[in-house]
Amino acid sequence: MAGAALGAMPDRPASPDEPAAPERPSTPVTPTPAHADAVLSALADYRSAEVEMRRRTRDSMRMGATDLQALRFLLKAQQEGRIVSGRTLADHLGMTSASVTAMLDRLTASGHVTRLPHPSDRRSLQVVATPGSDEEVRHTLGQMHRSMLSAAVGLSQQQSRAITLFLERLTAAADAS
Amino acid sequence: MAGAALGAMPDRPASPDEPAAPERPSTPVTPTPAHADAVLSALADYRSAEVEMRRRTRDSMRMGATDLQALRFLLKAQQEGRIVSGRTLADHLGMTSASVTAMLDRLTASGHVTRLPHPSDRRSLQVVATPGSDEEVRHTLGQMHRSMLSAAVGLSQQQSRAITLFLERLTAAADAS
DNA sequence: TATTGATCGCTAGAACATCTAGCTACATGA
DNA sequence: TCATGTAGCTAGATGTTCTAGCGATCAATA
Repeated sequence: MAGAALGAMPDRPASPDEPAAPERPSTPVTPTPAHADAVLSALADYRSAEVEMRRRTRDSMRMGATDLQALRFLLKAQQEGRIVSGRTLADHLGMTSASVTAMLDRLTASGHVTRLPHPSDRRSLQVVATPGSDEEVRHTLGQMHRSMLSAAVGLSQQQSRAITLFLERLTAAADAS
Repeated sequence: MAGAALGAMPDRPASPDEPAAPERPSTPVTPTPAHADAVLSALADYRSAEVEMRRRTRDSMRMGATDLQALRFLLKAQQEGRIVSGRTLADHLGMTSASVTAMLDRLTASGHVTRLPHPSDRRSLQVVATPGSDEEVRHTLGQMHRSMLSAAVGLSQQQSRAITLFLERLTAAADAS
């Protein structure tokens, strides 16, 4: 758990048998404070745990990453009383309408969603998740959500402020790239 | 800040795609403390920003998600003087050896990677990233890494302890699912 | 040493998800 | 009313991954 948590940090302990590769001058190696290293390591660990979890969920539900993402988006939208059309999904997932058509065919065949006529636009669909898929997602992900929530609830005001701020700075870093 | 970040997915601020359907409180929502909600929201925002960033990087480098992930893994391993074989990649990425072969074909064709004979096992390959790809990844991701690092360095001991602990609890939540 | 079983990367062929291009039906504003 | 734009569908192409099976090599053992 030591060392750069981020894959491409500006230091390089010259691999054993490398024939005089162009030396990397770049920045003089600033030693990363241990606490910063710990935080970034923990972040990397969390990310990979989450990726793994997602993979397990996909496997257990026998569906692809996009399909699951669509289903979760749909369920959340339904909870909030929003209507989701095919276009909404296409925009949210960054896919073309053709791909959404294919995806809805899959999800319909597997019994996770239903296509209804859109209440106000006859060109559109209203995509709804079946009760079964709601239950299925809730079952596979509910416990994790509760754990995450309880981790967050246990924080003091100060702590949550620090964490929120830190995450916002990370978000800004990602956005700026 | 809009309701629970419980979707736990990259999610968008809900385009007002529709003239809001009738209010329906569906589940009797246990009132989440505002500070917990803020933290989870910030986390969701960070995740979606990171996903977006990754997508942009893939687009700008004209490669798929897996290929980029492999390249990053490879560069990091090289920095640490580790030797990476095809099998290492297959295990790390959760792919079959056949897929790795295809991927290495792509990465070789695009000039990002070279296949060398493995120093100690003649069945194996030693996969090495070319200097050019090292430079390319460093260029596209370096600024973000520096920003993230500076955000982490700016934390107090107390803050980083709180954040690390929180992330570890999230990791445990994901692992337990 | 010779044998046996496991492991490595490769090929071939199929499955799958996504894309582009073009279509029809419908909506909207001049 | 009519022109233009939008939603979702189909058809065909592309790209990535998979399964199955192969030869070469390694490691352990009789």
